Amino acid sequence: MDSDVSQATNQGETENGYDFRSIQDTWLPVWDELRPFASSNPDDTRPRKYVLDMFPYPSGDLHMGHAEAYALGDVIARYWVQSGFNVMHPIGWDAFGLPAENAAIKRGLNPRDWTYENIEQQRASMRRYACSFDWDRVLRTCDPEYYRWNQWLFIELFQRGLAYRKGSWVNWCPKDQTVLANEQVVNGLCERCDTPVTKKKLTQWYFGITKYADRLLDDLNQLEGTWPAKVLTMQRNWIGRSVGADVQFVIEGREEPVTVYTTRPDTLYGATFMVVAPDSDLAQELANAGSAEVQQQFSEYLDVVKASTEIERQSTDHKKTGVFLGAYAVNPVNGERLPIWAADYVLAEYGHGAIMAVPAHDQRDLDFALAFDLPVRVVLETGLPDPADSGIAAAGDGRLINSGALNGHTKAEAIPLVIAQLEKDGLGSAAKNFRLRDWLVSRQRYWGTPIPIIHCEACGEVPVPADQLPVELPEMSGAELQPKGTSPLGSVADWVNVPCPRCGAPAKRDTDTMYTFVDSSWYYLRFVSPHNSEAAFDVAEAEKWAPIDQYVGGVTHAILHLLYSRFVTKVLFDMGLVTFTEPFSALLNQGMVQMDGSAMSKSRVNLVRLSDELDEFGVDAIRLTMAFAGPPEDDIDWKDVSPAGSAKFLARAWRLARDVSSSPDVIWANGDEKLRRSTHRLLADVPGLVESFKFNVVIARLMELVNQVRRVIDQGAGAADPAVREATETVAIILSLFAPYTAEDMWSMLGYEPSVARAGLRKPDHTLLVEESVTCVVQVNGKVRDRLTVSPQIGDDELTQLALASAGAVKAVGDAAVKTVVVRAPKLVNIVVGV
RNA sequence: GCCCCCAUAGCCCAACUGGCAGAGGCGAUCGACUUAAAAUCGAUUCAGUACGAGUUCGAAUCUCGUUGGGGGCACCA
Repeated sequence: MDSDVSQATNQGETENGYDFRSIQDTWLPVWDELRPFASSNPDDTRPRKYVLDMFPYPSGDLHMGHAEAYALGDVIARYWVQSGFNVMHPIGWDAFGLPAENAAIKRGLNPRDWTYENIEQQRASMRRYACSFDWDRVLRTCDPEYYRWNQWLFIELFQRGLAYRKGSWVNWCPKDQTVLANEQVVNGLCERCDTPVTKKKLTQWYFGITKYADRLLDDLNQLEGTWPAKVLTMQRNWIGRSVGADVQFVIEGREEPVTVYTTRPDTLYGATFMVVAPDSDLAQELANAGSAEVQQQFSEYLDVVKASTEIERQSTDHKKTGVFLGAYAVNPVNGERLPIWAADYVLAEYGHGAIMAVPAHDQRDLDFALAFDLPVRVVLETGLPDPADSGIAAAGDGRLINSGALNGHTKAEAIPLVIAQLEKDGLGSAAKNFRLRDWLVSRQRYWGTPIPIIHCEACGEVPVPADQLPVELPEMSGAELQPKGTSPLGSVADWVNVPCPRCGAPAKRDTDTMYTFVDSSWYYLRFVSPHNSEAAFDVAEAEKWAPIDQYVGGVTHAILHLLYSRFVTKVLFDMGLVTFTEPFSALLNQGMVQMDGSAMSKSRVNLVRLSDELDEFGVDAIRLTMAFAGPPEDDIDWKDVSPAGSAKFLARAWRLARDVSSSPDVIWANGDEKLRRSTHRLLADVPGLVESFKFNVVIARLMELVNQVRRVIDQGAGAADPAVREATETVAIILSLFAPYTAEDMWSMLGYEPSVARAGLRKPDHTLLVEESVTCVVQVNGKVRDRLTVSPQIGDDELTQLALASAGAVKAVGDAAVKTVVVRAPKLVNIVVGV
């Protein structure tokens, strides 16, 4: 026997037996033929699952980050297929956007050429990477068949008052020559190119996402437990709801009172001045009404404010600046005159762009008051030192003083009392505010969805009629696309000039294009009926598939994309087109792939090239490495993992199938009981492990089983043992989640038809899971002193007797008195003795 | 400044949510096979869970504090 085994082993040694290249070449065309992941068969009776990976931007070939994301998403999709579901796992391309346009300018091309070339390359790479995508459902957002429905969505929002134009100060990237959404400004820098962002007053299109702020916040509770807690927190922070009161202040010499928002109406008696945002209309108006000197000072100040960058403005140690506007407000509760200042620490876009300043109890107001020598009045006895002396605002709680009828109340008591009084007097009301701003969706660039609005002098903003959609992009390329601050589309006269759809008079198309996050805000719905030419999506198909059972993607989109999709979904719900209010029932964030601690993202230099790794180790080894590296949400440092080790394991697993297939198919043994037990224990554990995303543990367990099978083949029953075959088949099926090529080849060697992807996870035999004996730990005062082998059904009393009599326990207890015995049958007994 | 998460062997990571700290991998060392090397196979090595208290019969796990690392928000009234 020895000689036989070693000979067989020797044979495999020559070329290691396992050749990933030939395995890949064998099975890829077979799968292309077989289409094991097609999901559109109307006769399919399997229950449905919708698994979606965030679609890629086609910037060149796939990189390590894609490889990780798609390997992990694939584990989930393949798992549900193996569990008997009809899984929709589609893929598409987020194909509009600036990189294509910049590349086109450089090379004198139309962005389309660059984009479709990259898509083709990525598509080929994904196929080779064995992603279990349904290739019948592919979409590209730059196809007119897709963006037509972007335009439809825009018009629907427009007609509901949720898409509107307004002029305001917007973030502007001087390098990209386009506006930026609030969300695209990171620490005062353009998220894309790190250029300091400036402000510009422009008329732009917005989506009214703030109208949905409450629902966007409250519905996050539905996602508790199925979304990463981190993402929920980020969304909540971003929406930033605060509650307080609106209070009306009469302005001397002005008809209309000014409303301010405060979270601390209890400190109303402590207001000693008022501040308005310098870039607000109110500030301008009050300054204009002032003396020539006031006007002069204000105008100079406004220039300084406008010139400052977001970084300067946002920095924490930014010194308080401002000018007195020469005007006074009247405190509604005590009639005091409050001087009105303009200062840039008050934001025009938040609340009402004006505040009541309570320097004693608000640090920002205190800093300002001390800088400009304004009075500080304490109205809450907090026991803290006088803010005017200490320079630290008294933030704590206490009893109100200097506050008329409110004296003696605590902060919590006073707030509702003040609000009630204000409401009674018609001077204010309870109010809430959000950090979230409306979503700026227009961009002054070419490669995006044209905004389907025609501007007519007589009729105003007129939506393009449905039968004229899509409004297609005109042909433009190279230098024509050079950013110049206004949309390149404006220079195409015969595209811009059209008759007004309503009155027929000469009119002009809107020349801006939509921000690409509009495209991705609803793409998940397009997948349910990607070829539908009648509607954005088929409502019945959406009902069947959506919402998404499992969404997989990077935490980089934790705010933007997810918030926008959630918003659009709620709008579609209100329109009656979908029956759910949250698009992504569960979310998995995979980490990033790094090299020596530095990120390998799209914009950075790729320190490790995916194609090199695939050539060296094969698709399966790379996929396995990604899944085995650790919990999916952790970052992977490529220097810490071993694709060579993965390849070694795959070869080991593969050789099991080879050994089994080359053994005479004679049943001469009853099967190794221990091996069967291990096999079925794994089968029992896999669903729980996969569903809690412990892919690394599944792989560790597979390795364990493979090692055990190897031992049984070499040292025990041999390769013909039915338990060995059973274990090897189980390995092939579970391995197919991670290493589809190797698994398919094993499956074939074991005598089955492809595809192993549809073989189905086997049900564990529960009779094999019952242990005939277990080890019971005997502790004395919490320290392990002995071990007993007992029946799992053993009773407490019997176990206690056995434990007390065990040699280790007797020795440890000595002649001390036993106080109590804690029994957790059948695993543990703890004997507590007196000291 | 405020809020959240994390810390287990030389390294990456497990530990049935309070019950024997080790499943798996990498690395290292030794051995088998080989003329030799690679590959393969086998074996061995290694921490008492960042630190300090507390709760408990019992703590990696729960509580509090400290240190270190990561993340979010940040002049949002």
